[in-house]
Amino acid sequence: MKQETRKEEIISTAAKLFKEKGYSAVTMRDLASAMGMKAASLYNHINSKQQILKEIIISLAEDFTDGLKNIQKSDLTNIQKLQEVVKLHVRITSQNTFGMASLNNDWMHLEEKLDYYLDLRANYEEEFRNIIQKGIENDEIINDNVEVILFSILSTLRSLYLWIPKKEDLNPEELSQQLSKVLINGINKKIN
Amino acid sequence: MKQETRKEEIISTAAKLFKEKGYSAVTMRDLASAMGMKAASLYNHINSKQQILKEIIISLAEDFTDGLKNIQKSDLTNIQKLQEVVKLHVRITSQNTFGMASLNNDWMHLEEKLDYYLDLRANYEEEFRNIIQKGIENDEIINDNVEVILFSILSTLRSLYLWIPKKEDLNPEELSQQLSKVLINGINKKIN
DNA sequence: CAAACAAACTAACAAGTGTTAGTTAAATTG
DNA sequence: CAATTTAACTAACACTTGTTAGTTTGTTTG
Repeated sequence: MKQETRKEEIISTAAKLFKEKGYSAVTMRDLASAMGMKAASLYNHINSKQQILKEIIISLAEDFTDGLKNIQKSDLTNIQKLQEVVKLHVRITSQNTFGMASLNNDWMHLEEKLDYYLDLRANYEEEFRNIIQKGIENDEIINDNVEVILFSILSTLRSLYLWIPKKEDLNPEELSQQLSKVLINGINKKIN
Repeated sequence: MKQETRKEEIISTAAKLFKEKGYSAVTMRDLASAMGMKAASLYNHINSKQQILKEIIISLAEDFTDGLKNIQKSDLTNIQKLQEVVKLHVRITSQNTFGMASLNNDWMHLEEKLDYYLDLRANYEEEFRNIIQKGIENDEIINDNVEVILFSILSTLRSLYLWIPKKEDLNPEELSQQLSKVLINGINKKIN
């Protein structure tokens, strides 16, 4: 019953094009052509090119914020929280790999919503850092450099949009589990 | 004695702008303005906007290819080779974080050199995969999914350009070591 | 010093940009 | 069925784009 409106079609088509060439390199005529219409007709459904980008990015950013907030509310161990964060990224990214490309690469073109986005992002990183920090204090996580840990996990999760489309044989569940294993336990066979 | 030519100045200024806004969003007038000259004057030193991008990306891509080839020639263990790859990324990225942004985000605008770049890239990933594969066969690396291991390490290394500029207190040596530790040994305190 | 060069400039172009106005035709609704 | 709405269209706009041509000026070189 849930049917994509014309506006939603335009936005998801735009996301696909934005992933291929980046926001700035995609013209309204490119987008119209991909939709099988003329550029001017797009404006029956959307207000501006800018707005399309905003709708793609902000809703995704809020999904992450909400997801992490829920994980924080739980009483899982910090390692378990990290596993849930991995699942969160895999789930959101699997559902919208195109949009995630814009989130990662085109956020700087958000203009009016830029500050809001940057707030969400800074907040997300802070919450993430907090899980790691608590994990160290609680003797669950090795006392390595927190920033290095944060960076390496987050970089991997943020790159999922590039990789998930190429490995569709792995379902989200399986992928989350294997990713968690590699990220948390490492790959070294020797026990030092 | 080694002095930047005007052309090199233009290219490194361009790289800086490309990192901030992406290749497509940077105009020749933006670049000229950042150089303190008029757009037309740029053409006394460079042939086209395209060529600037090409020079930024291709030389970096070749640095990686050469670096990995040298590591492969050595008779290190596979874990040690991975550590050397980490060093390679940290070194090249530290020297040119701006250029690395273009390499990661603007390669699709390479046009004539696109195929060459994609070859280098595919080759690099294949060599990288090979180290992991051999490491597993040789009982140095846990027999997890090779693709998951490859992806998580490479994602982290490819994102270094975003992170190194923000943490200039860590010198390259130290950073490489800590990164290797986290990527290879994981972060889990419990020995399962 | 004359000649050559390097590196800036102004002016201009053809093509492409996002967007608006006004129109038309088909589908939906009272 | 008349009235409204939806969703496409053509034409055009003001502006920006990368780039070229031709010129000027200061510096280097034979």
